[in-house]
Amino acid sequence: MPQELSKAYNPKETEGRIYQQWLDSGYFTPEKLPGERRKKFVTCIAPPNITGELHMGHALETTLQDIIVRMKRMQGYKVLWLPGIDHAGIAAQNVVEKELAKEGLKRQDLGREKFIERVEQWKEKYGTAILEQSKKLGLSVDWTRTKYTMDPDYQEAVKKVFLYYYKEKKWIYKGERVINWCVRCGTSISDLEVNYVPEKGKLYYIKYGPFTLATARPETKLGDTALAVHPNDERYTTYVGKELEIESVDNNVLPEQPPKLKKISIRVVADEAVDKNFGTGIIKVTPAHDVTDSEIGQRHTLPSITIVDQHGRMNENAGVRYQGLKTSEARKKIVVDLQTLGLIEKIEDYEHNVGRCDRCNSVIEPLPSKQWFLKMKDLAQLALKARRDGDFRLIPERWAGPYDRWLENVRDWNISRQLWWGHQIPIEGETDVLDTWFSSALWPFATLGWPNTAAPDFKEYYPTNFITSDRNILFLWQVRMVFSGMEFTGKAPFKDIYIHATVLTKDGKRMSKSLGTGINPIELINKYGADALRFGLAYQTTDLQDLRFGEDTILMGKKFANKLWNIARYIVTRVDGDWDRYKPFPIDKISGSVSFGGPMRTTAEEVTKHISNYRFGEAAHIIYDYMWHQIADKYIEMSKNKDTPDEEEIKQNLVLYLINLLKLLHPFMPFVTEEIWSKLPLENKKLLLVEDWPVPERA
RNA sequence: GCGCGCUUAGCUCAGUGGUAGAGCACUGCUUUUACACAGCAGGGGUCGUGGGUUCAAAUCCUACAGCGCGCACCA
Repeated sequence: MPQELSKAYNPKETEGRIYQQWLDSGYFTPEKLPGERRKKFVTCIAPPNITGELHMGHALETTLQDIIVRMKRMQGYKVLWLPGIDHAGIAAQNVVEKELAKEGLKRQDLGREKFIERVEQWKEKYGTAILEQSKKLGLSVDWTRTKYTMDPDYQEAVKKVFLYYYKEKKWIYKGERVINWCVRCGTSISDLEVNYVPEKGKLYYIKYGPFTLATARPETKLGDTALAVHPNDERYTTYVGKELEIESVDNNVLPEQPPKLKKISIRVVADEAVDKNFGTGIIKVTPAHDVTDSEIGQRHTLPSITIVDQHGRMNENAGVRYQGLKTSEARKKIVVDLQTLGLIEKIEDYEHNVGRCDRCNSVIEPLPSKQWFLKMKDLAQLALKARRDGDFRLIPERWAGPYDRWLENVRDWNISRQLWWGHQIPIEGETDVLDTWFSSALWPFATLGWPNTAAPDFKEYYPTNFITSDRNILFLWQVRMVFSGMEFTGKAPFKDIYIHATVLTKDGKRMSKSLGTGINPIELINKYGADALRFGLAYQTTDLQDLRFGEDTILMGKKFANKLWNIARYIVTRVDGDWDRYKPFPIDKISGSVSFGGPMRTTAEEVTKHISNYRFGEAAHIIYDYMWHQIADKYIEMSKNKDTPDEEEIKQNLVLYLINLLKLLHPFMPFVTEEIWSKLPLENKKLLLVEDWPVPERA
């Protein structure tokens, strides 16, 4: 006799208990799966940063991943889904610094060792919270293999990779370059970590001898070492190559004195980088404080004069008049001086983009700094070739264009950071750490035991089948995993990269905790249940780039779970025991379904196909419509008819409908399906988690 | 400047050549022992705009507009 089922499905009462059953079964660990499993299916979680709690993007991403993983497990694959967390270098350091600031402390007050202890405490707290939240979502990851990018063996892998690039390939070098410097974080950051945001400023037209030229940063005038024009600009051909003697401001006059003129001499060079049509078609070249100018400087062997230091203040090269001022203060001062001296022709309002730090939003100062770089030329070619050869697929395909373009234009990667939190650069006497993405790039193989290529996991589970993430880290992460995998293992680390939609608010805004526009997935689980959240997210998933999140759809998911629950209640009562004689029947034995359109088998095949092709929304729509409008509204209603022709056939169909529905829905709604399954009057049943999928992989 | 995505019911969105769909919201009826987290019935859209292809276009082509995103520039 079946146990009594309550009238409404109660996720709160069910979910924790069911998850514990799965854990107890050990089936999240591939070696413990029942039966013989020849085919393997492997994927890694995109390790969340230890900086905070899970957000809707994670919920979507991991739900979709779990849908695939659960289907593959039921299809008889030996499935490994490897979980973990990322130490998140600069991001983690910044959140801990913010915590310290509340106590009125800076990291320097603690010293390096104590500070790192604080970060580790933070990691314990939030790392654990993230893993607990993953359980609430129902993720079927192998907890026995949880990895952390700061695990000792992972650190070894990072070290090995660095030294290989450095010593064997000679692709890592230390050099002085103009890099993006964050004054607040006190570190260099990569091009990908700079956000350019439009800001209202001024454009200053300054007289340089016979010319007038426009600049938004007049204070950098003190570091000018040339003027540049376009080679084809006929207005200036006579000047090219000449050394001009012009009047400028005397920076050695004390600040409190009135400004004075002085003569300086400056070269005019011709360079393609100059736009003839902007301003007066002539630019000042400040090789030390602008990346483009630095490149012009190299092409024409111009001297480079650093005038801004790492604190964002003018240094001694700026002269006594300006030394010690912040760049913004120096700008005001020099503008007044130039105006007094009659060297400013006009000032216009001007909106331009200002680079800001991705992590702390401070203005970025481009300045020359000694940093470690990884040569990208050969690695970029490897990553390009891997994609073009079809070693892996990008889904949706439209990301192939941006992927290629980025690699074709990529500059050498600045991999050193002047932070305390991260992987130490493994060179004697170096105090810098590595860019956090340097270690993330190794994730698919370093988690499996590499560099020990004899490690059982590496041999058994590499390369993986797929990886999924948001579009925002395609270049930061996926691209770098591809070239790392190609270089160190000779294989693409995964067969598919699935780029899922970015979760936005209903108004199309970014979900952000600080803007107050974030939605906490755990709150939604408490309100509607994990199955409802999962089904609702899957239902809204298309291959579009954005997903405007609507809570209505989660409500729909809740109702859908409840509907399934009640379908089960009806069928259990209607058939009234003795199910085992129906269970051996295959899906095709559902005869009555034909007359109601959309037979069970076709539906199952379509759902299978769509999940396999990452068409989650499509799969969810099909199963929803079929269950609700065919099985419930039509077949079940018909089965209530007193003079039904063949009672035995009705019962058989109802049982088979339910069994197959539960299986098909399990990847989407694992808790409610497992709970119903556990209450069915069937003998010798396994957990639904490892039951057989209703139809073959390929119809 | 280059590229990508989107523009369908009040809201969020499915739908890629053949008489407009879902969820939520709304209206009316039904508490009939699976479910009121339900059932039945219903209202609501000239599918962004112009042009083209076709017997036939929301669906293909083209131009334009608006919104969003990425890359480059940002002197």
